[in-house]
Amino acid sequence: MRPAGQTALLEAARQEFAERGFGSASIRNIAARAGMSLSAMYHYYSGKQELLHALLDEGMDRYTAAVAEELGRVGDSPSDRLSAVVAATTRFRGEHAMRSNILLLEERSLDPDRLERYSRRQAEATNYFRDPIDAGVASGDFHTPFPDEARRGVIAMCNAVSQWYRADGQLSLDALIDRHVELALTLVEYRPQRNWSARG
Amino acid sequence: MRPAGQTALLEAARQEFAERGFGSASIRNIAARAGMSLSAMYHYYSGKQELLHALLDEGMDRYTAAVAEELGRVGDSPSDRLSAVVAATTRFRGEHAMRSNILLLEERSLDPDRLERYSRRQAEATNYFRDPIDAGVASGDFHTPFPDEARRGVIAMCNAVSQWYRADGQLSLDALIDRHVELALTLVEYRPQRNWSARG
Amino acid sequence: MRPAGQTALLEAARQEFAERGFGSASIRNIAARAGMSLSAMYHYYSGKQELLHALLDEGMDRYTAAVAEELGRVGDSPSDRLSAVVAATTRFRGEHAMRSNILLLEERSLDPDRLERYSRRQAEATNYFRDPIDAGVASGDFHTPFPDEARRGVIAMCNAVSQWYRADGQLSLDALIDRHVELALTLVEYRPQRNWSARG
Amino acid sequence: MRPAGQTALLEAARQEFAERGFGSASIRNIAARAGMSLSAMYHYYSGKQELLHALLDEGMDRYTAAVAEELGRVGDSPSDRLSAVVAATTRFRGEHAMRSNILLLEERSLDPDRLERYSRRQAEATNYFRDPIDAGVASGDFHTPFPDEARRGVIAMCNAVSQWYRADGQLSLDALIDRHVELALTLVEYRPQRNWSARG
DNA sequence: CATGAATGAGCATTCATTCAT
DNA sequence: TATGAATGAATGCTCATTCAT
Repeated sequence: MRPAGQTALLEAARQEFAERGFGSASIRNIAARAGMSLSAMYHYYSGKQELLHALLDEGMDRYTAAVAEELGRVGDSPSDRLSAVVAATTRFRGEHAMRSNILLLEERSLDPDRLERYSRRQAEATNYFRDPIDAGVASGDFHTPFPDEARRGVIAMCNAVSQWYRADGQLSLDALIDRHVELALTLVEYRPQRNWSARG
Repeated sequence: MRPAGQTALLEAARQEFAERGFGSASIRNIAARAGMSLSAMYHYYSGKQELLHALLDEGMDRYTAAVAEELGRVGDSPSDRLSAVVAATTRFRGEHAMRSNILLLEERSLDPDRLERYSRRQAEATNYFRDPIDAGVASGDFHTPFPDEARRGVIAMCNAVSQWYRADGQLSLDALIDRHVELALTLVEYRPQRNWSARG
Repeated sequence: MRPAGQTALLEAARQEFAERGFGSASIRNIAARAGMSLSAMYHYYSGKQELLHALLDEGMDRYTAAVAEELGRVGDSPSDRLSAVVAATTRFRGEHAMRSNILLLEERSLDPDRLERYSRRQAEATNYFRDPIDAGVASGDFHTPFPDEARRGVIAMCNAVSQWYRADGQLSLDALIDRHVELALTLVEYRPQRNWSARG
Repeated sequence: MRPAGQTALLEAARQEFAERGFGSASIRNIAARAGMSLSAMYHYYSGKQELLHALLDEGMDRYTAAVAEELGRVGDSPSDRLSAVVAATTRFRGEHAMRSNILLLEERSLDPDRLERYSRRQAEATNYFRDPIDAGVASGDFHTPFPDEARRGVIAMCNAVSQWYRADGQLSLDALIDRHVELALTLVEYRPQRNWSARG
């Protein structure tokens, strides 16, 4: 378990970074929001950069956990796996908009060392999409002639959610997820192979 | 024609904002990059915000001009128009990555007044995509059941280009544009209607 | 005649100095208020200090003229002359509050050279009060044992008008003048000498 | 007790404001005079305005304390009370010329919020003069037909001390105080009532 | 663990003024 | 006369960070 102070600090930093961007954020405000002294903050994190890095790490932890959980629920078919990843990503972007925006926008504010560490994790996350798409193309389930660009397109579509989706709008998140799954499958040109055995 | 000083200033600000983000950018650096004194900068622009606003405006000017030009080259059919918009947008994001990143990422750094002015322009730009897609759905050329989400998906795919595309990579921008056009048409489920009469 | 530009400039400077004080006043605002360019302003006055000095001089011109005029209307008796000076000063402070406040408060903002020139004029103005009071004491009309302090008291009473008097208040300026004259005569302990000849 | 840093800061600010006026004063100079860094200054006071406000408050504290003490020494009669207030005020203006000048001249430099708070205190201070004068008029001890203007005159006379009095001049402060008391009583036309019964 | 004091560099901005035209 | 461009210093203030306690 993380100490309560740390949690409050991360939440405060998340808000501050999300609202103003890393560069304009002030660690004084963050400490104040978290209800602690500036020095107390330095006790937990060694500086602004460390705070950002912790935030990105924590966000990435949660995201990968969410995707892994969803993947655990479905079978091995490329379409199922792609659907699960799209669903999990869309849901995460919608439910954790602040977290997601920081993940997506503030990466560039990391100093070189931390950026390197973080970029590796991010590259791995890309594989959540790459693996099923490449597998689907290989298996003949997906007929897109441009798997790389399709992958980027699907990812971009999902990621954008955290910038425009509002929970109080007309479209429920569940409905949006369904549509994103369908659109993703459309984009990769999923056409299930007809055969005698199983699954239609 | 804009005075030379202003142009240099905008270019310098573009670099600085793109590299560090608005919040972390220093107007001292900007002035230095533009080869002028801090006070000279204030002679042209009334402050950091004004510089950002000018940059966003100028970027939007160029983008809309690029789209308009491309649209001028094609016919009225929804598929042609959507293709033109996708092509123009993809090209712009690829050729003007810095400009685009600022347009896409730094909007939030505008103060409320300037944001309002700018948001109106941005909303209009969305119509470049909305109009042909809605028209295509109405005419029966596009069969997507989710035109709104498809539109967001296409836009996101195009916009993402400025974040990942490198001119020195393996894929030429022209090739990418072709693929994006195909992917966009796939996403909206474009299926040309067959009929006896000629189609323009 | 002063050129129109100069007049507008002085009026603008008067407002600016009166509202914010010399130190906080900005010559940019002054030029803007006067509807002229910064450079045009420098054409008339060589700087902020010069502007202040011109303002003090102009104010002093008007004040001495007002006192002289009032003195011209009355006889030679100390009480008449003191009354005239008190009346003229009170009126001037009430009618030209901005002018007066600058005269009274911004003297210290003058640089040493200009201060010396101005202080001489101010010392002379003090004599408007000193002369009749000393004369009245000498003649036996005024019985105050403390002519110097009484003089300072009368001057302070008159000067204060520009800080508290509001034309739209309950007391008319004419009424206030009458009262100030009476109070001044009370303070110097004016008791007209009874004698066989003339004036009661 | 105030920390030593704060005291030094107030003293430095007092000098700087008194010499140059609030607008021309530089917080850098103030910090330097107080022998501390600019940031240390901000640790104690949140800005230039706060410094001014603290100064005005502190000055007002001391003034009211001085008047209260003097009032505690005398009886209830209007003449005694007015004399005490005049004496205390004259002494304060003479002994604390810098403090007084700031109190009297820099009020206008306060921002609206702080001005409101301060103005309330200042209005109360006026009552030190108003109360005995009105009481004296009511009781028949003072015969002035213009108690309001007389009050303003007395206050102005006392306040002016901080602008002209020099401790190294010919007149001792104690002598000046005696004269001011006499002049004030003269101005309100104090004539003690003769009666058979004793008066407390 | 936690704090308040302190630092020095840096921030965006405004200043009064000068100068070439 | 009159102007817009340009300057360099100074403004009030905030920054992330350190340190003694």
